[in-house]
Amino acid sequence: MGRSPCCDENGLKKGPWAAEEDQKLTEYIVKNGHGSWRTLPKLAGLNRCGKSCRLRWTNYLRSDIKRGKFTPEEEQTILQLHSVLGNKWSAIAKHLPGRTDNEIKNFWNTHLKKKLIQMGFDPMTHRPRADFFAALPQLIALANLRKLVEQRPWEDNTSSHLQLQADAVQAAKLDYLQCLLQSAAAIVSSPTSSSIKTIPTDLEQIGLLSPSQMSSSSSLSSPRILESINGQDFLTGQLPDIQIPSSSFYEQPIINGGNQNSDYTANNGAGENSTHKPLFMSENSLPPLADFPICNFGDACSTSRSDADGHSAQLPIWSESFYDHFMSEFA
DNA sequence: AAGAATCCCAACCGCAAGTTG
DNA sequence: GCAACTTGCGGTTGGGATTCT
Repeated sequence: MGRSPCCDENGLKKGPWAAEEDQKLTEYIVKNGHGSWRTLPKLAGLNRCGKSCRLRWTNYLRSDIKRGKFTPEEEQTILQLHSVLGNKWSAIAKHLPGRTDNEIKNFWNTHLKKKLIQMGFDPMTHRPRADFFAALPQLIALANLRKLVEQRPWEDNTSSHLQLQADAVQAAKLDYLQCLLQSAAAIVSSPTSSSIKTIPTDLEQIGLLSPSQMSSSSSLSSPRILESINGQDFLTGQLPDIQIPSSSFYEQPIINGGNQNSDYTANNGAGENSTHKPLFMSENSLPPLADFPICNFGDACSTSRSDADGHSAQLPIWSESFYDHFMSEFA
């Protein structure tokens, strides 16, 4: 199977397409279809190689191409499919009508990949990166230090220093807890993995859970842990609804992203806004996810979508504001 | 205002699978 | 079965646009 000689021929134009070339190509294909790409340029009167024509047509000129920013729904679909398919851009593109594989690939490389990395997830495996957690004590210390510096403690009295310091530590802990919640999501499909076992230990280490609380099992009852993370109105000493690693993990309530601009209202049990969004798609509502991805961040609100088989799935969300908060705290 | 840095994406490159004679 | 050719795909890059200093 030899390689295509393609654009090596002398005299063929390369680089950006002129409007006139676009017009020629479009007119020809609309009239005749593309037929053989190799012969098309001559027939269409273009001084380009067939490959270049094909790319121009499939990635830009086709009438069914949807341009503009990716919607939150599309973003979620890409994340979810990427966790299953990897860098199979053309396969992913088939699930996003009007989007080309090239466009999706670019979007992944310029946006989604970076987001995952910044959040401490491996963009290829969609799992938490070990180095992120290893660095956690330092990150907490940094967050703490930053708050202290901002408050210029040397001009303040001692008791408020201590209060600020405690607040800063608590804020960092809660950020970390958020991260752990997401981590739990990422590893749910392998509940026996070592990483899931580390979560209680981690919580314990940062003092969010006492050993006795941890030992009270997989059900960490708590009404309002993450209420209003952005503001300072979070409760201390209360715990989120985490039930790990139970078999019902697929249907856990988690941060309610129903209000795009809202604070991070965790499931509060009796609260009036305590809509329980499934943390994960039900087991049979998904394309065959081999490994559950981190597929929810960005400025989306909670949405339903249908997968390729028409199954509807509720997707959990991280709001943009949560993401910003998370990152700024650990920056 | 200007230069530097960064972002973004259209287009190219080259490999490999599929097709044809 | 084999070689030549075609097409599809994923990785990479160049340079214009935008943001930062």
